[in-house]
Amino acid sequence: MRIDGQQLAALAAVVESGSFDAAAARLHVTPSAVSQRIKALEQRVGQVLVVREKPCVATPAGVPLLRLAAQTALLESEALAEMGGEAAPWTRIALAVNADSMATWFTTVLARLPGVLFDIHIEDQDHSAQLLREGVVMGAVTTERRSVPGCRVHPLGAMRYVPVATVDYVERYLPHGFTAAAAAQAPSLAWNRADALQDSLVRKVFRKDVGRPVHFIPTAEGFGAAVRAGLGWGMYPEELVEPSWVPIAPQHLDVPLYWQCWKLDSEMVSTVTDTIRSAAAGLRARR
DNA sequence: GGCAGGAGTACCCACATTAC
DNA sequence: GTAATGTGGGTACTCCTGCC
Repeated sequence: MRIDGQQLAALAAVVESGSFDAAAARLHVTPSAVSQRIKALEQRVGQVLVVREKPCVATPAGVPLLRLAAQTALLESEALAEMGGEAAPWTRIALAVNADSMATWFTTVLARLPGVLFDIHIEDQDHSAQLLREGVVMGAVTTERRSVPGCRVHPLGAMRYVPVATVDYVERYLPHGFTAAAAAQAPSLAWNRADALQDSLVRKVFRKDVGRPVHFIPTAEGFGAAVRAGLGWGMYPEELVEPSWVPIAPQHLDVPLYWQCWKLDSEMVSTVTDTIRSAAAGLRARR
């Protein structure tokens, strides 16, 4: 079965822009033409590919075609560049990165890829996998080692997290040390309800779960500000710990990171992969 | 064959009207 | 005063027809 490139582009435009009208404007055709391309593609594959709602979203059958559309667009631009044809002076690449990597080692990646316009998505691992499946991003720095279909996985090393708080916080809540009784009363921080780093540290220290009050702070800046304000203790990337903070326990956690990217014979994918692996060389070796 | 343009249809939303 | 219902306008998509 052959898939028409223009029909693929129409599918991608509809899902990315959220409506047939916006997709038509983007592709410089009428909404009627977009509707006909989508319908023809759906008839060709025998499945509904777009849920007609606000905004339009891809059906599960449409997801692999979206990824194919993104990969086709990348290969097309590389081929044009190789021919010395109408290649754009800038190449836009979309990546998903977890927030702590973005705040630390990943910044060097941005400086090592000239001629690239970045579209960075700060996402948790679940959403990163979804963006990869849909072809929204060409690669993701994630804590998930299981590969997304159609993607390769490269281990990058591990980020070390340490449990920290301010001196005032420790004097107020942990004057006799980080005991189980004190931990049950001392407020801690977490990004959100899925953030298990603090729970993991507690289990590592006490060999059991300890219920405790938790503040949910869902941004990197807010999390740091909350530690700084003495709101609670939290697991923080070792290299971002401020001099005035103190560890509340000697234990730490090493979180392995992985680079997942399209399994594609593309110079851009290879270049980005090499750059990211090089930038991640400073991470701790996985044990 | 593919596209544009017009007509038809469905849906949503805001507002007005009516009943209780 | 409040809830239910009706109405009109706007938006979005599909289908049909004619043109290139």
